[in-house]
Amino acid sequence: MSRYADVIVEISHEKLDRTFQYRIPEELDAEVKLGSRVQIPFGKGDRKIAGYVVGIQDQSVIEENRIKDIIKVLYSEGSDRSTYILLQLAAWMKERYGGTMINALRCVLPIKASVRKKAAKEDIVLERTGADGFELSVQQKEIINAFRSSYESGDRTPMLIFGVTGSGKTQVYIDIIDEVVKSGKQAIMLIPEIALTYQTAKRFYDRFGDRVSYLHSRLSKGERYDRFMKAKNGEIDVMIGPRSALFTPFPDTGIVVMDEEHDTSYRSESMPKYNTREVAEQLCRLCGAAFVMGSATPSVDAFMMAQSGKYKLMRLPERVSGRLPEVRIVDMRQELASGNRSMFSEELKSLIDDRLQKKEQIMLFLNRRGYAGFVNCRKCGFVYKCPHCDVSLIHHRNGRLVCHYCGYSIEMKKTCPSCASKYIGGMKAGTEQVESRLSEMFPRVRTLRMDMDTTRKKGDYERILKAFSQKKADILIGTQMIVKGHDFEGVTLVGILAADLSLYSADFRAGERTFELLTQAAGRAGRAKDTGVVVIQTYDPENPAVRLAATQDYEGFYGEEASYRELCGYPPFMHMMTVTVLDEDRDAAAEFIEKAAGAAKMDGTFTVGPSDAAISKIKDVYRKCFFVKSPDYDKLIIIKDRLEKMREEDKAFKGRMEFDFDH
DNA sequence: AGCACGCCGACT
DNA sequence: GTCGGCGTGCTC
Repeated sequence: MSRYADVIVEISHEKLDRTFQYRIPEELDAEVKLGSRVQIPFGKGDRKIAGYVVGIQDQSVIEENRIKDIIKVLYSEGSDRSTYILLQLAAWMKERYGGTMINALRCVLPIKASVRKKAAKEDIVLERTGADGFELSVQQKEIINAFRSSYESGDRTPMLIFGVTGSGKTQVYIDIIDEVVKSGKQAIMLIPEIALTYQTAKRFYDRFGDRVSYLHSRLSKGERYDRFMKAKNGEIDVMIGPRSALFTPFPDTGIVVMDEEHDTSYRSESMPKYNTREVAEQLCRLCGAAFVMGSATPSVDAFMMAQSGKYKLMRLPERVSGRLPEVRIVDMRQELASGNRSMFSEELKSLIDDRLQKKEQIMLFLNRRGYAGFVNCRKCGFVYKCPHCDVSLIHHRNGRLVCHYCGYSIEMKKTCPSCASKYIGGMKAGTEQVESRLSEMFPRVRTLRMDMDTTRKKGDYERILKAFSQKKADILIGTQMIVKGHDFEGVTLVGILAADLSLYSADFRAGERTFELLTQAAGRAGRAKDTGVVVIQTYDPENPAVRLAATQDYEGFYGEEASYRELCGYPPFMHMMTVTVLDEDRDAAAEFIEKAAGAAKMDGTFTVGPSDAAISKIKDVYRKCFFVKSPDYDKLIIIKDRLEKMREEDKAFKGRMEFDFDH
């Protein structure tokens, strides 16, 4: 008597987002398991496609003669606890973030690469250094003890460690994980996407030796899969990596630690658009594992959980080195009024000069997202924009203006296309321009630049940081990627060139992002014994995100931000669904979004919009959106279903509709 | 998504 | 007469 498999087919479409039942041939019975990837005939032409087995039944639910046989097993890692938990996690993610089950499964289950290479050798050279023995602070010990006693008592309330930069969180993580590993379970250590895996991994290697493995974005699929299988086979105890490391198929995950909890790389940008903190919490619930987060600037969402008692808040208030940097705010409007038109304020210039003379190191930080390199006319305000995508064109070295979305490029003219004035030029605010201005001002300065352009190749990132820590340069110039948790003892000056750029994005988290960025950047100064100085250049010194970052007052900022979110009905006070309509025909998009927004109205929900999306056109496809907010998530789902039905029935509408959730 | 079935226009 | 348009409907 053969058995039947419930299969999710490898086609991402709402209409096919359910299980199909297939017969398991006798000869495959031992091989087909929960989570197995199988090949099946599908549709009229019996075309061969892949699918995942998400259930196994003894009886069929439809007539025998309609059921086809599984062709073969593509791969099967064995039905075990980890597969079972990951399948449940996928179902939960589909429910919470929308999208299809197959997308959730692809995200969660290990993907076997088609080409099998020889096992990758670990690229961290293991040196047992034995340099493990520095004394823990009283606060560090308190947290470790608090964790131990709650862990042993079975208390699984998530713990948020609120600790300033440099307060020794990594050491706490290592000791906490050690506790869990000693109890025979495994640990997942999450770190932000572009954080230096090397530094973290190195410290874990010192404690756990070859029982540690790690993931990063440059690993091939084969290498990634091999490391997951090592975890599954019990060859390692600790997996370190970015958000995808959360899906490590350990036999018995005992703890998930999430460093820099606030980091935006923990939000997935593609389907399913999940929030790693929430998924980690759910995974821990399913595994009975402990969940520990840490940040110097927790997300408003996480800190609110702590305030309401859903998370246990632990403070790590002291810097190991004991001192906080001195922060000075410079109003760039006044600089301009007094005749300084350069990107460096007089104060920053003289501090750079001073540090160069003292042979101390400097970090200059420029948040260039959506800003640097755009070209405008200082006379009429004309801005070069991409004719296909609604974004500014970016000025490149070769003199061309390039669209960073679609690659469209044109020659830059000497005069303004709109008013013919010659006052047209780049904003000179890219890292490259910072570098060239510095060498004009200080001809003998040695600089290093770190941004998307200089970190293209494997190892670039590590090489630049290593060179800087070996004092091969005086100044490190970089984008957001330099602010994330790198310790440079020689740095005594941090300059933030344009603090408020990130405030201008059309996103309710813009303030939170700016505060984080500024606080983290400021935290780079004075890690050594010397007192560091941080200069924040801004056009908006009164903005709470800027003002409170300068005094490193997280809780002050949290208070302001939380009341703003509550007042405006944003997450975490309400669930929010963003509905985006995409169409090549602008009028059709406008017409449909109006209709959709009208149909989305419901008691107990609020709609905002419709309006143009933050980027109103990409590759000639117009994007319009509106928001639906509600304290009741189920209502958003009802609206989503209603809108999907509406789109199906509207034969005139040829575009697409997308749904995003924020909780 | 993809593939087949199906019922109306201009072609060897 | 038939080749082919893409509307509609189904997939274990």
